Amino acid sequence: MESKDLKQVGLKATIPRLKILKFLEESDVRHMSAEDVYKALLESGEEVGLATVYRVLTQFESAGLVARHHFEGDHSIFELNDSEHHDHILCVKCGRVDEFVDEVIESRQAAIAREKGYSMDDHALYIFGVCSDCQQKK
Amino acid sequence: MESKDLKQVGLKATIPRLKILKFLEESDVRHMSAEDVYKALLESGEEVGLATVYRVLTQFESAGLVARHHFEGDHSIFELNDSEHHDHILCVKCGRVDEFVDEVIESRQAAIAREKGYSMDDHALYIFGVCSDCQQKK
DNA sequence: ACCTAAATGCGAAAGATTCTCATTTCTATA
DNA sequence: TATAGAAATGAGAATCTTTCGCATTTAGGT
Ligand SMILES: [Mn+2]
Ligand SMILES: [Mn+2]
Ligand SMILES: [Zn+2]
Ligand SMILES: [Zn+2]
Repeated sequence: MESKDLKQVGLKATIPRLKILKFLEESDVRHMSAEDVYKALLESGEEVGLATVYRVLTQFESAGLVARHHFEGDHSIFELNDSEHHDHILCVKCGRVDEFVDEVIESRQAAIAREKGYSMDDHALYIFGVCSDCQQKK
Repeated sequence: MESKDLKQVGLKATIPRLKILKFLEESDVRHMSAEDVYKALLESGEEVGLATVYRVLTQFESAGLVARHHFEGDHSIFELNDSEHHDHILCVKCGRVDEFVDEVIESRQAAIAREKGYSMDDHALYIFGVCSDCQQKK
């Protein structure tokens, strides 16, 4: 909810960065590819180079402003880091994405890392299925 | 452990397919990219086109002979489907991969899908961390 | 206002995967 | 066992996403 300032995270407040951040904050779609961001900006008349979109999103990720996901394996999906950590459940028919947090899973993951002798950095959990809407349509 | 026959899964028993399957069965490395498989076959004197490796691995996946993973987001990793379902914990330093099964997590995932109104097809869970070996080295 | 490092935009390049299509190989059937 | 036809292969072109190189522009401290 609290929009962090670019300078706070050590990034110069350039026009492209401000446009991209503003777009992420105001978009009602939470999960977007770099291409999605690029096209959306173009359509709203904001000109930002595609390479810059990629660069800036990566910088935002490093700065903790956005999270990167690999929902399908091919391209990266970004989302503004404005809420708690959460995992995702995705509809394989329509692409819908829902978010969830499960403390049981979180703690089991930590336990597994411990059991295996790993220090845990991060994790990715994706559940794939068919959402209720798509189940009815078929 | 039981090596299924190609014809059993509806695939013609061609030389390239037999070579790839045999390689997967005999390799001591369990998780490999298409490129890995291609190069390993080349080195052992078996000539199989790269495009064929990609095609065959995808066919094997459809047939249930192999599983495909997206460990890092970019390229696909394949493994022979000879054991129970399991998830993975990966070392971000050395690339080591360990496998685990956790019934608690499995059932929580099913519960979450139910709660969200999804019919669950599949899931992917990757834990990233630093393995015990790499922790000591640093 | 000026200077310099940092950032941008463009197109080229990269890496992974798929596609095209001429040629080869299975396999069912005669 | 010979043969026809469908299916599969191999080689390279094409595609897709992402990164790179570099000339030009910009932010921000002096
Ligand atoms: Mn999310
Ligand atoms: Mn495995
Ligand atoms: Zn759906
Ligand atoms: Zn390690």
